[in-house]
Amino acid sequence: MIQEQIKNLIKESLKNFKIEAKDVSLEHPVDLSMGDYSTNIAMVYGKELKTNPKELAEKITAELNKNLPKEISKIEPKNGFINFYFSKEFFAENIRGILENKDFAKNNLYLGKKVMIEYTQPNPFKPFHIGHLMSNAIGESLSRLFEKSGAEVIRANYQGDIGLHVAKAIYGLLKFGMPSDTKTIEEQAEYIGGCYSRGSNLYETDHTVKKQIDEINKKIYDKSDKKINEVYSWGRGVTLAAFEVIYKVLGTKFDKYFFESEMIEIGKKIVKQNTPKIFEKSDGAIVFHAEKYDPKLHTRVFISSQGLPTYETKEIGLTMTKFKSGLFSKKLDLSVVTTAIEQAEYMKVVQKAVSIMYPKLEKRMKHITHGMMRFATSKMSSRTGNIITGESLIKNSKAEIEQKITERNFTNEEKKEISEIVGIAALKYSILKQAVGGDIIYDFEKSISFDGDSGPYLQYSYTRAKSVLEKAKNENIYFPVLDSKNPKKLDVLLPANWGTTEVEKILYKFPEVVKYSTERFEPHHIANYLIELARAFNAFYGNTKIVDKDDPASLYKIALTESFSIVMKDGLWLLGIKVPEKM
RNA sequence: GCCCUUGUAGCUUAAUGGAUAGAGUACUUGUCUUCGGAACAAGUGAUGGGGGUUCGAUUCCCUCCAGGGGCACCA
Repeated sequence: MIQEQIKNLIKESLKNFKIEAKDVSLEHPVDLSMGDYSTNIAMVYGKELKTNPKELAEKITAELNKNLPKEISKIEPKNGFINFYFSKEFFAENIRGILENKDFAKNNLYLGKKVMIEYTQPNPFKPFHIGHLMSNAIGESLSRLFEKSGAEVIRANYQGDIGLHVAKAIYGLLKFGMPSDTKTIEEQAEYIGGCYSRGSNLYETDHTVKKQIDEINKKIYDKSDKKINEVYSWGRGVTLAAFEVIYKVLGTKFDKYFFESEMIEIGKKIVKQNTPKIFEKSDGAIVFHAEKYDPKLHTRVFISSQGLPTYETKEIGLTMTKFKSGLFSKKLDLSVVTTAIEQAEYMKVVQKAVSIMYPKLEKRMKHITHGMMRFATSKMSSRTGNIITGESLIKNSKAEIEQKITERNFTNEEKKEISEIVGIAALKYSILKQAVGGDIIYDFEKSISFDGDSGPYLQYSYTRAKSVLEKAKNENIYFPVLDSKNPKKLDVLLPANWGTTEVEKILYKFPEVVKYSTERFEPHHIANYLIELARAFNAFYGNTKIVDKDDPASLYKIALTESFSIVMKDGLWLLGIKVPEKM
């Protein structure tokens, strides 16, 4: 890699000043005019050498200049920094690399590792809301980042098919009646969600109802009531089927589904085996005093005084199932779980318990929390029915796009496809462009954006590039590397007086950004990168004519355009966003 | 009360301890005989308050203020 090469150069030159640097910092200046890489080495060692950093920077630069590799055209000291400028040949070489190896962003960060990403996690009998959309967008993007880094990825989904929420929904169904079977799966699921929130309200306000629901809850666990069993399996089936419809639209396909109901026995077994060594009896319940191991944690109940396992116990069951059950031929190297922020503290306690029982697993569990979707004025809660369902948001987003392309000359089939691809892009991008963890304020008007910093903007840039390439092909000046029969070396084509564009300066960074994003579990760096890239391309597009038979530089510009389209498509893929060929 | 977490332009937000804090939106003003205006170019505007560490702090530490989450049988 070129970074290592530059770092070594710097280390070598430092030896002239009797400095043995273990590691030197090398970063991209924010402003492209300050070079492609810069180092702060003069400021770091200025004090040690009792020299003014600016003077030292000049001296080091003089040393470096004695032996300049061909990739670097210029080295310049400025404000104590030393800036490195790549030569246009370096960029041309990079463009060729992209065209020849379309998967040039892949890395081997997790080569040969087995990684499970658990995400989305909606609960049967409850609506699929925007929070699940968030989790899905983040989890899918992480899955793809890990795939890009050589991991074998297992997409998993843990769904709560048992517990009080189910009892509330079933109470509602029994009380208010079953939906007509002439309705679609989605409509039936929506109805069930409504029953849940009505049942939930009554649970809070009506003592008699509360008793009835608690009774139903017990019967769900012990499967003693035939009618309830029927409603249960029907409702579970309907809501799960409705979720599948959404997953398909979102472009997610899970490899493994886990259900809470399956985690009860194994969880209980493990908790009991470790009582009283780790878990302790207290007021009839079995609890874990996490604060004994870490003062920042707190006590949580794992098995209630009624003998019922809580969510904590089921989570232990799930973790053990993942790591120890022999479910997979190769053991899991890493388990990533995404949930909303509310689960952060409780998950720390569960992971602490697991780490004590199985110390080796401690570093193999990673919990990522996303913020909550909230309204500007109040909290979103499926308990009160105060939510936006994922489905309605998708529908609205698609409808907006359809409106927008209504005058275009597309067939109905094309319109449908484009509005889906672009609508989903708008949603996913608005989630993924910001750092994972923060809340998202839901504003109906602004939640989906089509211009500026948006998914459709990226897609639009891509289709523009494709359209240019189409034209180049029609005019028979298509870039020869793409005709595999006659691959010419690109540096031959580099125009004599070529002024390097921003597009080139951004393109070569893509693999670094992908790696960085993966290391930190943060897809938003990809989103930011793509916006920067698209902006540079659109500016380039705006002030130069790319396809021009009379311009000797045209071939190189076309190559540049093709590279852009490859990287944009690949980057959007990492975000879980498809590209339309036209829009 | 204790623990965790977050405060950046009017709004939504970015910034591996680095250079003039970067975008979008909104507002103001420009660009089209060129390959697709969901575009391009320019302008106005921000680090909650106060200390500290550092050559250098949005970033690390302390404190205050303001949100959010969690703290025993919900998930």
